[in-house]
Amino acid sequence: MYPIVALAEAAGAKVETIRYYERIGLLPEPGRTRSNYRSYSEVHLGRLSFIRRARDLGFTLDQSRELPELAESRNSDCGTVDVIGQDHLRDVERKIADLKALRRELCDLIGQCQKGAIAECRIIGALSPR
Amino acid sequence: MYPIVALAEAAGAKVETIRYYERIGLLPEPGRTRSNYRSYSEVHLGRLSFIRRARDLGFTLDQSRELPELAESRNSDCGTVDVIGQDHLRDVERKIADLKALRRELCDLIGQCQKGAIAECRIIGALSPR
DNA sequence: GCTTGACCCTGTAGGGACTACAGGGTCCAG
DNA sequence: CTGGACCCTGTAGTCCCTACAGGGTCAAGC
Repeated sequence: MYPIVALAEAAGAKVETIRYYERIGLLPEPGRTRSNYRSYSEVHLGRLSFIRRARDLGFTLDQSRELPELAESRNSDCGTVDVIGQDHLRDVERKIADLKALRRELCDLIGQCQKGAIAECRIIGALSPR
Repeated sequence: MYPIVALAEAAGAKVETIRYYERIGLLPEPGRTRSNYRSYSEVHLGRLSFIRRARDLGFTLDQSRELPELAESRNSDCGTVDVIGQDHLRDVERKIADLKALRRELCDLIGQCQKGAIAECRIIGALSPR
């Protein structure tokens, strides 16, 4: 049972963000103590961490909501889950490829810097039009 | 020389976003035709594509501005470039790791789905607190 | 038992990054 | 020479937080 600050720290979010997510129905309402303080469980921690990291990876809140629901939706038919899953998978693959290109340029830059010369800018090239 | 719609298509951005970036000084002002229409070069395309993709990867506009400047800044000393670069590198590594975990869960989900059974939800676990 | 400081609450307003009009000029194919 | 596709400059709205203001709760120490 986490109080709100503990949850915030554990999930890497701000207290205000947690309350905001609750307001828009993204996080289930937590239990309350006698004095009306929010009290969170491991389930809340898992969900909040997921959302924060998905957001950090450039997914929208709607996508962050959709991703876990995708696996939870035993009722929806497999074909739908499959199609949406493939979609997200392509998205993820693209992001990984872009990040790897960026990582390569950053490594080069740092490497050349340590040898005393500043690299010419090829960072823009790393994320160029497909 | 691209008109604004062509640039938007090539870079995967909306026309309004391009004008917004110009307004806040993120994109250099393009040339104009006699009739006052914006006219863009390859340089604009490179820069805009970079920003759009960096944004899609969860970087802020400030970071998207900083990344290329990092490599361009021959005047700033190597130590600074090195430190900032290492910082961004760690950030990028973390994102790659998170995305790989997410990819793994999506693959499993799709795989199990194709075998006819919906997987239990481990997607949230993929981006759990560190 | 009372204060003080860290924590919590519910608002509401502000900021970053777009996005969507409204109201109007340009340009060219038919 | 007109209809439709394109462009312009605003300004207002949306999404996703973030930062107060104004006030209650609680445990530790005097």
